[in-house]
Amino acid sequence: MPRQPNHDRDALIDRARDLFWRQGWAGTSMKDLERTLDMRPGSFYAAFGSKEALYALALDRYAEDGAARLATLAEEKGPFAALRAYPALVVACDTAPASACMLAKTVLETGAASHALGEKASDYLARMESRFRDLFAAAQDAGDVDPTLDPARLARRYQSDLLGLRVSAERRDVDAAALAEDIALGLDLLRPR
Amino acid sequence: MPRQPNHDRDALIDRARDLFWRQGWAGTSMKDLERTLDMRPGSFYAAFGSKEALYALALDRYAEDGAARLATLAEEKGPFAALRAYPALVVACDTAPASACMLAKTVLETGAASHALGEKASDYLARMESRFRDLFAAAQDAGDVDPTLDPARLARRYQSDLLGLRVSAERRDVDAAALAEDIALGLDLLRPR
DNA sequence: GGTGTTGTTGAATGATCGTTCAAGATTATA
DNA sequence: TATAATCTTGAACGATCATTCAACAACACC
Repeated sequence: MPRQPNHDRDALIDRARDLFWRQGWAGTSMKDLERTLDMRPGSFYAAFGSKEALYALALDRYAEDGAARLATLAEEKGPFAALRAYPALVVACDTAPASACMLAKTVLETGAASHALGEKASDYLARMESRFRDLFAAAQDAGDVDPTLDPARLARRYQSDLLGLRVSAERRDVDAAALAEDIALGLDLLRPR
Repeated sequence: MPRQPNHDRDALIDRARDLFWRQGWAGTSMKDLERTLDMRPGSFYAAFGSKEALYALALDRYAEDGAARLATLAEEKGPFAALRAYPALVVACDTAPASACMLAKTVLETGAASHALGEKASDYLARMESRFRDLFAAAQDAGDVDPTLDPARLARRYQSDLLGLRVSAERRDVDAAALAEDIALGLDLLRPR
């Protein structure tokens, strides 16, 4: 008997993710959200509960998409080639709201320990790192990476390199594509001898 | 004939830098500043003009200190050893307001192109990178780094690695010291063969 | 000790913050 | 077509935002 919502919840979360990704947590006001989502306060709070709850949904969406993109890449090219291609892929997309990782931006802005959103983002970063670890282990099994190296350690370094790349890409006067290539070239040094 | 201020301007800027560094631009309110600096609005605006002007001063202070620390390290240990020691040094200081670089946090929060503070921070990052380039060049002259490599390219990668390290250090469950060591070990691969 | 200059105070400004809620609009079922 | 359930609207809330300013306090010089 009810009236049905005249908006697509999935599309709204996508748009909110892009807005939060670009402007950050404190930098995004309810006015901004109302304009971007074309929603009035009442509908917004009925649909999402609060600004923070929607940010949490946006983080979920962001992390899901990132994990899916990595998984697809690994399926298409195999573990080592995926790790090698991922940095360039992440930086190449110029339609993205920002070059920097939304998880990293969230951790930096809210703090990984003090704020619930920061904790969530930090957890997602850890989850991504363990995906990288799995890929490095698989690359070792495939004979593409020196089997004496520690996959967890490689993943930690790789994750850090990616975060640095994506911060650098936000700067002016930095050739992010060249930097991504340098990171990929660094991976070749891990090949068994 | 005038009355003299009852505060130490240098100390105030230091405290403001620490507060902004920890809480960011939008995350720091005038109430926060009044409490931390023990100043009432009138004194604050007479002394600094605006919140943004003080943030700019804090950025200057932060960049000066960073450059001075690097210069001291280079003087004490020589260029290559300084580059090798710097990552661990940056992460080791647990009295700092945050592990992440204040310049990077500013760029991520305000945008390197859209906001005056972001532009300033981006410029300071570029200036640090050119210091790194000079150190790599000096390390080549000293025979510590393969002379066929491009110092600017090495500096770009090194700067990115540092930014990644310092973002990672903000996360929970990341051994920043071990990561810093891995970065230092990576520099050894640049030695001439 | 008065005078002039500057620093400090704290209330007040208008704007914007995130959020609430009563009233009206819409639609599937009875 | 009446009813019930849900969604949407938009005004209003108290809190906080960065900033201003008139009144007061303090100190160097005549």
